Amino acid sequence: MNKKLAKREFKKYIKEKNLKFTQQRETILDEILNTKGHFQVEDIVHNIKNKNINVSRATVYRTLNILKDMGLVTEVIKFDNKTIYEISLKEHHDHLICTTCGKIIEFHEEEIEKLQDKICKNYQFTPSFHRLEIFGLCKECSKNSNL
Amino acid sequence: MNKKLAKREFKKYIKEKNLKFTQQRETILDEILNTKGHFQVEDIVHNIKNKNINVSRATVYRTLNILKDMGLVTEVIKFDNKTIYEISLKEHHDHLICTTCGKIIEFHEEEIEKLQDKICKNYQFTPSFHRLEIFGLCKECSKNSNL
DNA sequence: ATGGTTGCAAAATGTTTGCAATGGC
DNA sequence: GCCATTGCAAACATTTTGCAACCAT
Repeated sequence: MNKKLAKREFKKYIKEKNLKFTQQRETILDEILNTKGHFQVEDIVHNIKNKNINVSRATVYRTLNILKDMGLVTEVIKFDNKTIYEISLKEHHDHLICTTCGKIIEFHEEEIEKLQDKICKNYQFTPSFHRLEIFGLCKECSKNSNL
Repeated sequence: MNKKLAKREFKKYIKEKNLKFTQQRETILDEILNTKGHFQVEDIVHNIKNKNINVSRATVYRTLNILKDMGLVTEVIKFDNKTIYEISLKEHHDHLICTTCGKIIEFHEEEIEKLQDKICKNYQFTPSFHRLEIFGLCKECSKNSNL
């Protein structure tokens, strides 16, 4: 999925739910689409500060809830009492998180996905989304901790 | 690992780190050991209310941090802005979480664990712990949502 | 006796909400 | 014009922290 399509999907969803396509919502979505990779609420709030339109933190949260509901944004990491989001433009993947430097490495392992499906079937569980976080030390921090 | 051993390990860790084995810490550990399955901070605080010893919420948090550091307690689920903990008495496992009724189903899939190790090796990443959460609808809630 | 620990209240975070004013459609 | 949306501040929830009194060793 690309940015244009994402925006179209958003407008479609907005219309379906009888919501409104406001300047604030557009600004927030644009900002998220321009953010490469992972982001936090503060990033969005901060980056919009320089724009000619004002968007409050509350509106960012409210818009994120819409984006989560429609599945365009996912809470991919919960770490350090923070939520890290990601826009679903790429194929699904999971994360390695370095607890020392905070680096995030993405990986995709089809075999793990398949096994998860198998497990859900076993339990007659209907999955909507999942999150696999592996915490530890990245290559560099691993080296440094051995010194 | 059983309860007795867990307690012994805790005392050992406490001694190693030059900390103190206080009544509060013992009470909290006992409470956690008696809690079957998952628990939240409020559960512990609430359950200790009836005891003859008083333990403040702050002390529960501080003790949980020690238990997390030594690996005896893990933050297994982050959902709904809440943290759900678990004591590591059983073998490692992951969770299916029903977003409607809150039911938690545990599962263990050795194959997934192996694949994770493989991935970490690939990235020269040193894992310390991981968390795999699959959110969705349990069997019962799945049925009800089809009505 | 010493130095870690506790409880308390306050503070720090992160997130949600009530309400009056505003603005899409 | 209707009704959703916004900004603001307040509320809320969770977790951390400063400090004086306390207690395990």
